[in-house]
Amino acid sequence: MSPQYWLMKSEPEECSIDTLAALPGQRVPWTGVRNYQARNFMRDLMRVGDGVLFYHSSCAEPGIAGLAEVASEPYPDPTQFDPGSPYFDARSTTERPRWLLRDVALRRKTPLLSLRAMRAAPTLSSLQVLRPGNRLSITPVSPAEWDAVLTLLDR
DNA sequence: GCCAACGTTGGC
DNA sequence: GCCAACGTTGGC
Repeated sequence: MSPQYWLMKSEPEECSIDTLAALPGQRVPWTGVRNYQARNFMRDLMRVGDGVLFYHSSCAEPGIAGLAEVASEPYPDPTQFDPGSPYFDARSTTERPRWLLRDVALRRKTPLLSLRAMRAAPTLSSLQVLRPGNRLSITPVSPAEWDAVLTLLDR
Protein backbone atom coordinates (compact mmCIF):
# COMPACT_ATOMS: atom_id res chain seq x y z
CA MET A 1 0.00 0.00 0.00
CA SER A 2 1.04 3.56 -0.59
CA PRO A 3 2.12 5.64 2.38
CA GLN A 4 -0.46 7.41 4.49
CA TYR A 5 -0.20 10.72 6.23
CA TRP A 6 -1.63 12.34 9.34
CA LEU A 7 -1.75 15.63 11.16
CA MET A 8 -1.40 15.33 14.93
CA LYS A 9 -2.02 18.22 17.30
CA SER A 10 0.11 18.73 20.36
CA GLU A 11 0.03 21.56 22.84
CA PRO A 12 3.58 22.91 23.06
CA GLU A 13 3.18 23.34 26.82
CA GLU A 14 2.67 19.58 26.99
CA CYS A 15 4.98 18.41 24.22
CA SER A 16 6.50 20.79 21.70
CA ILE A 17 8.67 19.84 18.75
CA ASP A 18 11.67 20.73 20.93
CA THR A 19 10.36 18.52 23.73
CA LEU A 20 10.16 15.67 21.23
CA ALA A 21 13.67 16.39 19.91
CA ALA A 22 15.07 16.15 23.43
CA LEU A 23 13.46 12.80 24.26
CA PRO A 24 15.46 9.54 24.12
CA GLY A 25 15.19 8.21 20.57
CA GLN A 26 13.31 11.39 19.71
CA ARG A 27 10.08 9.48 20.13
CA VAL A 28 7.03 9.89 22.33
CA PRO A 29 3.98 7.80 23.21
CA TRP A 30 0.97 9.80 21.98
CA THR A 31 -0.88 9.75 25.31
CA GLY A 32 -4.08 11.48 26.28
CA VAL A 33 -6.27 11.03 23.22
CA ARG A 34 -9.81 10.53 24.52
CA ASN A 35 -11.81 10.82 21.35
CA TYR A 36 -13.01 7.66 19.67
CA GLN A 37 -12.45 8.79 16.10
CA ALA A 38 -8.87 9.82 16.84
CA ARG A 39 -8.32 6.60 18.74
CA ASN A 40 -9.61 4.57 15.84
CA PHE A 41 -7.13 6.27 13.52
CA MET A 42 -4.29 5.21 15.83
CA ARG A 43 -5.66 1.75 16.57
CA ASP A 44 -6.89 0.71 13.13
CA LEU A 45 -5.67 2.86 10.29
CA MET A 46 -2.12 4.02 11.02
CA ARG A 47 0.82 1.96 9.89
CA VAL A 48 4.42 2.12 11.05
CA GLY A 49 6.27 4.60 8.86
CA ASP A 50 3.25 6.79 8.05
CA GLY A 51 4.16 10.48 7.81
CA VAL A 52 3.00 12.87 10.54
CA LEU A 53 2.63 16.63 10.45
CA PHE A 54 3.46 17.71 14.01
CA TYR A 55 1.11 20.60 14.76
CA HIS A 56 1.29 23.04 17.68
CA SER A 57 -2.18 23.93 18.97
CA SER A 58 -3.62 26.09 21.75
CA CYS A 59 -0.63 28.40 21.75
CA ALA A 60 0.52 31.82 20.60
CA GLU A 61 1.71 30.59 17.20
CA PRO A 62 -0.32 27.59 16.06
CA GLY A 63 1.01 25.72 13.03
CA ILE A 64 3.09 22.84 11.71
CA ALA A 65 6.37 22.71 13.60
CA GLY A 66 7.96 19.55 12.26
CA LEU A 67 7.72 16.24 10.45
CA ALA A 68 7.44 12.94 12.26
CA GLU A 69 6.33 9.39 11.65
CA VAL A 70 4.29 6.63 13.21
CA ALA A 71 6.84 4.53 15.07
CA SER A 72 5.03 1.66 16.77
CA GLU A 73 2.11 -0.68 16.57
CA PRO A 74 -0.88 0.27 18.74
CA TYR A 75 -0.71 -0.47 22.46
CA PRO A 76 -2.69 0.63 25.54
CA ASP A 77 -2.23 4.22 26.70
CA PRO A 78 -0.76 3.78 30.19
CA THR A 79 -2.27 7.04 31.47
CA GLN A 80 -5.77 5.52 31.39
CA PHE A 81 -4.78 3.23 34.29
CA ASP A 82 -3.17 5.96 36.43
CA PRO A 83 -5.60 7.44 38.97
CA GLY A 84 -3.25 10.39 39.36
CA SER A 85 -3.34 11.25 35.67
CA PRO A 86 -5.76 13.74 34.15
CA TYR A 87 -6.28 11.08 31.48
CA PHE A 88 -7.34 8.39 33.96
CA ASP A 89 -10.36 6.41 32.79
CA ALA A 90 -12.05 4.28 35.45
CA ARG A 91 -13.92 2.35 32.74
CA SER A 92 -10.70 0.91 31.36
CA THR A 93 -9.16 -2.31 32.56
CA THR A 94 -5.86 -3.87 31.57
CA GLU A 95 -7.87 -6.75 30.09
CA ARG A 96 -10.10 -4.37 28.14
CA PRO A 97 -8.24 -1.12 27.58
CA ARG A 98 -10.36 1.57 26.00
CA TRP A 99 -7.54 3.80 24.69
CA LEU A 100 -4.76 2.68 22.39
CA LEU A 101 -1.91 4.84 21.15
CA ARG A 102 1.14 4.82 18.90
CA ASP A 103 4.63 6.06 19.42
CA VAL A 104 5.57 9.00 17.21
CA ALA A 105 9.19 9.65 16.20
CA LEU A 106 10.70 12.89 14.97
CA ARG A 107 11.97 13.14 11.40
CA ARG A 108 12.94 16.77 11.51
CA LYS A 109 12.01 20.07 13.01
CA THR A 110 10.92 22.59 10.37
CA PRO A 111 10.43 26.31 10.24
CA LEU A 112 6.97 26.97 11.59
CA LEU A 113 4.31 26.81 8.90
CA SER A 114 1.82 29.00 10.70
CA LEU A 115 -1.90 28.42 10.73
CA ARG A 116 -2.22 31.75 8.99
CA ALA A 117 0.14 30.58 6.20
CA MET A 118 -1.72 27.28 5.98
CA ARG A 119 -5.02 29.09 5.50
CA ALA A 120 -3.43 31.33 2.88
CA ALA A 121 -2.16 28.41 0.79
CA PRO A 122 -4.64 27.32 -1.92
CA THR A 123 -2.95 23.92 -2.08
CA LEU A 124 -3.94 23.29 1.55
CA SER A 125 -7.54 24.47 1.34
CA SER A 126 -8.82 20.90 1.64
CA LEU A 127 -6.96 20.12 4.87
CA GLN A 128 -9.42 18.76 7.40
CA VAL A 129 -7.78 20.65 10.25
CA LEU A 130 -8.61 23.93 8.51
CA ARG A 131 -12.30 23.21 8.35
CA PRO A 132 -14.39 25.45 10.60
CA GLY A 133 -15.13 23.92 13.95
CA ASN A 134 -12.67 21.09 13.53
CA ARG A 135 -11.57 19.87 16.93
CA LEU A 136 -10.23 16.43 16.10
CA SER A 137 -6.67 16.09 17.38
CA ILE A 138 -5.68 13.58 14.70
CA THR A 139 -6.80 14.00 11.09
CA PRO A 140 -5.86 12.24 7.86
CA VAL A 141 -3.77 14.12 5.30
CA SER A 142 -3.82 13.27 1.59
CA PRO A 143 -0.60 12.64 -0.36
CA ALA A 144 -1.26 15.84 -2.31
CA GLU A 145 -1.66 17.82 0.93
CA TRP A 146 1.51 16.27 2.34
CA ASP A 147 3.45 17.22 -0.80
CA ALA A 148 2.01 20.72 -0.66
CA VAL A 149 3.23 21.15 2.92
CA LEU A 150 6.72 19.99 1.92
CA THR A 151 6.71 22.44 -0.98
CA LEU A 152 5.72 25.31 1.30
CA LEU A 153 8.42 24.35 3.79
CA ASP A 154 11.09 24.29 1.09
CA ARG A 155 10.52 27.85 0.06
C1' DG B 1 -11.86 35.63 28.34
C1' DC B 2 -15.09 34.83 24.52
C1' DC B 3 -17.59 31.88 21.83
C1' DA B 4 -18.71 28.61 18.01
C1' DA B 5 -18.54 23.89 17.07
C1' DC B 6 -19.34 19.50 18.30
C1' DG B 7 -18.66 15.11 21.07
C1' DT B 8 -20.50 12.94 25.22
C1' DT B 9 -23.73 12.06 28.81
C1' DG B 10 -27.84 10.70 30.82
C1' DG B 11 -32.88 11.14 31.60
C1' DC B 12 -36.79 9.62 29.47
C1' DG C 1 -32.92 5.70 20.56
C1' DC C 2 -33.87 10.69 21.06
C1' DC C 3 -32.17 14.97 22.32
C1' DA C 4 -31.18 18.72 25.68
C1' DA C 5 -27.61 19.90 28.69
C1' DC C 6 -23.06 20.00 29.45
C1' DG C 7 -18.05 19.95 28.74
C1' DT C 8 -14.09 20.56 25.81
C1' DT C 9 -11.42 22.41 22.08
C1' DG C 10 -8.91 25.91 20.19
C1' DG C 11 -8.52 30.18 17.46
C1' DC C 12 -9.00 34.81 18.22
